Amino acid sequence: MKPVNKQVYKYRAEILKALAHPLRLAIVDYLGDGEKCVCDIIDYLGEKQSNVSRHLSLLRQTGIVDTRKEGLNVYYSLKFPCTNNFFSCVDNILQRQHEEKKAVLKQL
Amino acid sequence: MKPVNKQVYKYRAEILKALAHPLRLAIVDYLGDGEKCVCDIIDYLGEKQSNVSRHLSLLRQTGIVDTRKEGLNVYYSLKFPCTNNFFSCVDNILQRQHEEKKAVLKQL
DNA sequence: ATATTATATTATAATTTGGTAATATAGTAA
DNA sequence: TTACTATATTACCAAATTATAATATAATAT
Repeated sequence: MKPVNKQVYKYRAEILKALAHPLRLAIVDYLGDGEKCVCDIIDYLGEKQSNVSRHLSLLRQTGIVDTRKEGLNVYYSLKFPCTNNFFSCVDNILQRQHEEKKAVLKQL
Repeated sequence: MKPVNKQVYKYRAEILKALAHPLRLAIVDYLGDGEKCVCDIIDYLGEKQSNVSRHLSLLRQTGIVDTRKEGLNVYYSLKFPCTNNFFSCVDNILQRQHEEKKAVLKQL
């Protein structure tokens, strides 16, 4: 494997790692609805403020979301361009997983 | 957030976590070329056998790859349906990241 | 100025993940 | 049978990730 490729995989892995957490996926999905302030996101997730804030900052660092400050509030929005395609791909794997499990059970 | 959604995000996160590693991304990319035996993959990656084997088994467990045994060799192949769309989405974010960094530097 | 509110950051402890060496398994060959 | 080869699994330690509590910051209001 070429060193250049190695580097590309490393970069891609960073993006995927940033998405690979239930709360962060929930945030991304929630923001699909449009810009939200942190307080909304905290309410929606029902998680501790510091926890949500840390996940948000990771998403921002990675360039998946954008922020805008207005008074005391900070508004987060998606910069992630292709949520639908992306997740339908993931869900496709999930469906297969499920079908395989069903097939195994059928054999009993 | 509904508990059902929570579960979906957890499942999705598991798939993404399985992909979110440089070596595993390299494997997925390499398999895009067609079925390969473990020995080929080890050579390609230049990593320890046990390490490669562990990454492969994770990919299999998650349903991202499939295996077929032939004599002493085990052949791995992609079950992942939409590599191109998927990664172009990730690369899109990487490009934006890069452009933003460039823009920041320009301001000096 | 002080108080209040929304959000971010830091420190910490628990858990998970990653790499390696050693060992196990399973197929083939002699 | 024994030996050999390809791959998988296990046990171990180091490093990264996570959630929480505590603290800090920054904008507004009094």
